[in-house]
Amino acid sequence: MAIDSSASNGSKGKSSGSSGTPSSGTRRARRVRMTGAERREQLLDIGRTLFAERGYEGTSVEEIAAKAGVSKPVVYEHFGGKEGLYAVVVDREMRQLLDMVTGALTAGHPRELLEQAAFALLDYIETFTDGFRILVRDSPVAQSTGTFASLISDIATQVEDILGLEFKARGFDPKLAPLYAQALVGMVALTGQWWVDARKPKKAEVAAHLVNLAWHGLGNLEPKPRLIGHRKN
Amino acid sequence: MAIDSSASNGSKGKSSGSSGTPSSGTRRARRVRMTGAERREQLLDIGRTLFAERGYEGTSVEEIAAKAGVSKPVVYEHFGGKEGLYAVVVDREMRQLLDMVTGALTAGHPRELLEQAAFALLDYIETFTDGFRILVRDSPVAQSTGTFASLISDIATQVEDILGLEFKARGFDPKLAPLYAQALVGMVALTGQWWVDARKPKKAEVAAHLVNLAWHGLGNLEPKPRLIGHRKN
DNA sequence: TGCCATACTTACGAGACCGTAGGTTACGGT
DNA sequence: ACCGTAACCTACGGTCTCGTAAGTATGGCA
Repeated sequence: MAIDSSASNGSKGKSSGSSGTPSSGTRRARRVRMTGAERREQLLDIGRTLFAERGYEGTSVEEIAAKAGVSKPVVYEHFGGKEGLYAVVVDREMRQLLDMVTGALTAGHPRELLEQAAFALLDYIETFTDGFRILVRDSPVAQSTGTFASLISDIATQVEDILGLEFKARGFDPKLAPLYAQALVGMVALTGQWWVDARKPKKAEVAAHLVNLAWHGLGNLEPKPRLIGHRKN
Repeated sequence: MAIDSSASNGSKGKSSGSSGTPSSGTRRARRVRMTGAERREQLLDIGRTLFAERGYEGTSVEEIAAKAGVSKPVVYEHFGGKEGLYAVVVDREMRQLLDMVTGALTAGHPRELLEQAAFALLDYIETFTDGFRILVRDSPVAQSTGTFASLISDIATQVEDILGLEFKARGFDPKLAPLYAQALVGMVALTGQWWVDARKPKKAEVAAHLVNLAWHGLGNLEPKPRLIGHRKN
């Protein structure tokens, strides 16, 4: 449910309510008076969901408030406005994704590194699907960095560095690192976006095939690729 | 309100019109009385531009009309509304892209086929940048096909078939064709999206590197890849 | 128990936008 | 020169949404 830790549980033992549906307790709360922090988290959850499915402009503050069982001014009290809420949602999501991906970039061998990164991204997509959808969608205002909307491209910038070093070590032109970085990220990102809807092969299998393609290329595909590192889930 | 996309060129040889670049020089026409067809084309051009840079919801009919030097009702006369205009723009763009890509899928050898497809997509991106941006952005209403917004994914479906045949011929599981199709399209699409802003390497070079990655994989990259087919531009 | 900060509400202003009703101007044929 | 038609305009209704002002309940604590 909640993404970060701070102030997740209410102090009152009272409010029973939300234990009904497993998918996010956020559902027509019975006029419960929450702590500031609690309400804040709830609004973030709801906002994330709505932004993911309707986009920024397609979501109204009133809708968010209604779904939380409160009125608009509460949202304004906490985030100062629609953009404020959106900013927090995006920021947390970016941080989460970056944590997971960069945390996976530890292995020495490039192939294993690729493997872990791909798996990490898929893992993020699976666990934080709504967040991923938001990052893939476009931002409210045109970004400073060019006209490129989707925030995923920012991730690619991170990959550039790693790839650049590797290229230099192998004697390739490091100026090409951005290109290959974009290609790799695009490969995994769009596949992930497709996989979100049709969860046909399991996560590890998808990762294995992606690595298969990225590492061996279409010319030398392995029929049944396996991940080197052994995953649990 | 005809939504179709026929009637491309005005009959009159008179007005300067949009014959030059496809991205059109449409700019603050000085209250010239145009033919229906002319005005229609102009509105389509302007609409494409605005939709590309502000998205569907971020663009107002009034803005489109103003930029064309006319008033709103003219737009409604031609397209019946905002969605009508958007529909025509998207339809034309999809058709254009599909024409170019499927037109490039003729070669026998898979690698050459890949090469041509990648080049064709980059070619489309370069020539019809605004259209590409629209296809990558999300549609006004949630599409019927899943929750996947970007229209580019429809292109991937085309690739599935070709890849499926090839897989069967090579003894791979054809059920994996969608996955690899998504990966390939994503690779080229995101790279293209990046390349739109930073046009650093030339188109042919980008294509060559993409083919390099897709065909040989990171494990066997060629230092200086070249396209097999010889391009002029 | 009474006080007071905090959580929360109703009501409304301002502006943007879509879409339409009905009237007006220019062009081309006769 | 006339007249019809196609192109185009002003003006407005209705809806939606952001954001704010001002007032009300609630729960802990002296």
